[in-house]
Amino acid sequence: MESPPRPQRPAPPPPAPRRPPPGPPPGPDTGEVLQQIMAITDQSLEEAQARKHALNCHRMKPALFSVLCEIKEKTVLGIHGIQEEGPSNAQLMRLDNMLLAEGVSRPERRGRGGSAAAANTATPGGCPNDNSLEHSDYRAKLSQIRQIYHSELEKYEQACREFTTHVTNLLQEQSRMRPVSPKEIERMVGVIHGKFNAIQMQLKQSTCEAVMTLRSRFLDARRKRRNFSKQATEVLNEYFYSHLSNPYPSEEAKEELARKGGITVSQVSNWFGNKRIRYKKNMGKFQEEATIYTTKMAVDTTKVGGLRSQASCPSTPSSGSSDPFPLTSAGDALITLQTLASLRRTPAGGSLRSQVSLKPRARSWRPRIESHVGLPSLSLQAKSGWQGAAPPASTASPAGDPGSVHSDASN
DNA sequence: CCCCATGATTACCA
DNA sequence: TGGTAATCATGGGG
Repeated sequence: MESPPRPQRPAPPPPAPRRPPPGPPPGPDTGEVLQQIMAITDQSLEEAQARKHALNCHRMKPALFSVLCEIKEKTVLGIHGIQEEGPSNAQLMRLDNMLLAEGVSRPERRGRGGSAAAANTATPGGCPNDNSLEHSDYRAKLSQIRQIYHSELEKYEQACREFTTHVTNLLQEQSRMRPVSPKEIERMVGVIHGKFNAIQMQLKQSTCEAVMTLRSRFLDARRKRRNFSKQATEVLNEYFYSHLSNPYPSEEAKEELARKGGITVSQVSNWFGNKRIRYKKNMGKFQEEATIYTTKMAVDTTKVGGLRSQASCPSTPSSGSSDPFPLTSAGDALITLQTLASLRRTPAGGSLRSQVSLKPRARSWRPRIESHVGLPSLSLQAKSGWQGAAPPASTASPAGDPGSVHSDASN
């Protein structure tokens, strides 16, 4: 808008170089002024600039200007107080906080903290690949959102800057013709920023919504139950049945199980929680499984020659605090098998009960037999101690020859 | 499509 | 805080 300085007085001076004669009514003829105004549009840029300059140099200008200033002083009092941006501040803060929390506000951090990601997100299924796939998908989408957000934000900021500069220049230019206080410019800039902030807020809001949608979709996906991998189930079951007397893995043991199974510690905890309760509720159902695993453990241990197995049984530290009476896997397997066998011989299992009850437990791990199993004697026994955990004898023999199993174990 | 197995969640407890 | 018990909700086999 600003054109280069013009040569002095190229155009005729403005009207009213002379004081109007006292005769005519005060003030110039309105029609004439209007016509002049209308004529402005017909003027070339040079003419307009020249006129402006002429006005600026007019001898009455300072006086007029001061009058305008005076009027402005009075009127401006009524204007200020128009302050925007009241309740939206809290909302803006909320949005900012959320964007920060979601990592959208941050520039872009490559290389996630693997440990944190693994520990905090209870991952679905036993397949780690699955997990990382979903995770990377999520991160990719989040990154996309972040990019869009930042580019839009940058655009808005750029536009805001340009517009502010433009308006400031305009006002400064105008300040030569009419009183424009710096405060007023400041206020105008504030208004502009306010408007752009409103736009930014919308951007933030929609970004938040996008993140929330993505997040919920991702979480929903995580909520979907996936069966653990065979490996995971194997590892967990091996531990469970080899520690039947006290199936409460220590924190360390849980970690190791989680590592071996490719699942998280919380999943291990969930699994043991479910397993204990379900085993306790309906041992008959798990009889076969128990036999399989105990046999496996017994055989494994026999092969290793009584040493604590390395791979098949996560090393429950003997010094572990939450497992004060750790048994070797052989021990537990043996007990389970003996229990199985003796229960077949003597359903009351009195001697065994006393034997096993010597082992204190953190909690009363007393599996009971559901009524539908239909073995009153056993359920009575189950109430008194852990021996009841042995599968009911009447539920037919498990796969394989029980006798050989027993002999295997007892050897 | 039904049903069962199973991982996850929740409320409650000691 | 970790465990139990109940429950939800999905996966997957028939």
